Amino acid sequence: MQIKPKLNNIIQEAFKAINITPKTTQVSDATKPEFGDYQYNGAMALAKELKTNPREIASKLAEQLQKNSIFQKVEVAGPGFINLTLSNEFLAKNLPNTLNERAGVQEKENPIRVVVDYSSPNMAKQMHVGHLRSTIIGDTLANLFEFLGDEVIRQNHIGDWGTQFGMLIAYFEENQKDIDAKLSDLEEFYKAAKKRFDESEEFADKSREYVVKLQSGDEGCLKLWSAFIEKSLEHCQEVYDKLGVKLDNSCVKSESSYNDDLANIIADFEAKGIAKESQGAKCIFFENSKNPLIIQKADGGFLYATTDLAAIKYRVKELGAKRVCYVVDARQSEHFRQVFEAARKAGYADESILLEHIAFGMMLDISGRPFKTRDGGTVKLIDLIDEAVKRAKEVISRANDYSGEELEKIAKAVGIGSLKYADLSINRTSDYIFDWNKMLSLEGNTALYMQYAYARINSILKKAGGFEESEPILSDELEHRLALKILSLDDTLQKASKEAMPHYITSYLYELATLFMRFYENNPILKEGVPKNIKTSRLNLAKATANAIKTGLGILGIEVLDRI
RNA sequence: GCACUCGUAGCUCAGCAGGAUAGAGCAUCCGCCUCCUAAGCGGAAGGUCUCAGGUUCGAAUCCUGACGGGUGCACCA
Repeated sequence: MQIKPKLNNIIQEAFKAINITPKTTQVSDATKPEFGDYQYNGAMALAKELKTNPREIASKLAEQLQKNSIFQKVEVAGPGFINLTLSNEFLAKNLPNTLNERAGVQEKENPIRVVVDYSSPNMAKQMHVGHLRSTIIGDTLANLFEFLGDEVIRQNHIGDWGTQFGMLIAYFEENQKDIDAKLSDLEEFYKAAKKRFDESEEFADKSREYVVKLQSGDEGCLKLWSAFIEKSLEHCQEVYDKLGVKLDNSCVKSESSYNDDLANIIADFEAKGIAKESQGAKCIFFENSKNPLIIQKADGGFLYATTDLAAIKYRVKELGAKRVCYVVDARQSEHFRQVFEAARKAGYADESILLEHIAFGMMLDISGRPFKTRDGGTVKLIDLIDEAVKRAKEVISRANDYSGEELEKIAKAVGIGSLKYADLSINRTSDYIFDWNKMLSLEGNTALYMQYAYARINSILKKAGGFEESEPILSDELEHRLALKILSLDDTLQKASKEAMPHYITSYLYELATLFMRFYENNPILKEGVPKNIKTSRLNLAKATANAIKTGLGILGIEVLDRI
């Protein structure tokens, strides 16, 4: 359930009762536990506007709020803060609702269609660390939107139409062999082709010729090209499967698929008077930026921007998307600002359509430089994933003895989970420093902490052997706070969805798990001497916590384990 | 040069539609397993929120400027 909107309504009603119409009635989380659960700070600003005493307004408002049984305590503090504490009855009454598959999270009444564009690998090369953030953040957002009820279309905008394909075809022609053998290591093949391209002018010319041939539909070229793509997609799929990312061939919507519409786009922009010719190229100029967006080169070739415009048109008009999220690194901010503005000008997306660049920072090594291999090359994503699992295996076997099969399973969940969590727990807009030790440390705010909390709860529930689902008895502050936290999952997910910020979810989960651990230390569940009703109550709290953790981690694409 | 973005504890990061004594984790120090998983819990210490102005009853948060880092800047994607 969503608590904050409910509180906002209650405050609005209370204002009505005292004949004041405030601009906003947003409650916020209490800054400290002593202040209660939530606080409303609007009285100060309001007093200024109405030229009265803030404490007076706050007192009057508090008086009204007190009448509502949702609150255990309403307190006016300092210059006019209103501190709100929810009643245990309210929390207890709602807690059983979280014992279902959705952990008590409401499904949207008015779902919209959302396109999430993420991962977007280049088909000529293997995926590298640069693709990690887009893939993970995008998948999480898609999961999140979907969970909240939106109709999500995951799109993998693969780069399959660039000039690099001419190079690959040319190189293949030179070294004609069995295509499978040649492409078994695509990276090597690409490097070899690139080397030839840089060394030989003749080869470079030939490559360019092949691009033209390819793009004009030469059958032989197309056949080779699709073989490259197919092979390349197999590599990508291997990565997605290992990561547990929900992308597959049905999500692929390639650059080349927009090819037939590109000429129309140019014509349309020209007809609408939005595009102008400048130095031979077709450009769109903007008032607040000196750089134009080039949509057609002087030689007639189309560009990235052209494809992006066609993609917007397709996503809005054909797919009916109301929100389109581009999970692409922050360096392309200006590009997307321009593309979005151009799309608006052309009427491809009206103001009601949300076009969002979900920008993220770079992945850096411990010394703050771009993440590279020891010899300075790019780190292949598949290697990074395997390394994470390998290291997780070492770390967990140090702490415990596992059978071979169990070790594999746990290492995979912990390794992949940690890799994802390390990324998702940081505000996506900033660059982040990737540190193996920090990521796989067994302490603190890591995936393992949540997985551990979940496994512990699971162990208790298993030992208890079943219990009656009922309203818990919230007997102390810890239980009160735990119950409140469990019930705030919905508010957290709403906020994370609205702002497309996965790290709100990780913060929530960490707070939840921490509260549980404290509860667990202080409030015995199965130990001797615990009265039956208390035991049942605590089992309910434990189960609800496990549910919230599982749901939250599920959205992040992180597996839970029954036992660690 | 222009634009965007960032600067918070020794390190890595939260907090930023203004609100009370600025929060975590790691690292450091001190405690807690005859007791539901110690991969845990409790505690200590650690900050003039880069600097200087401004707006405000109130600024880490908003505005201006400086300094410092990163990124992007016409026919790559």
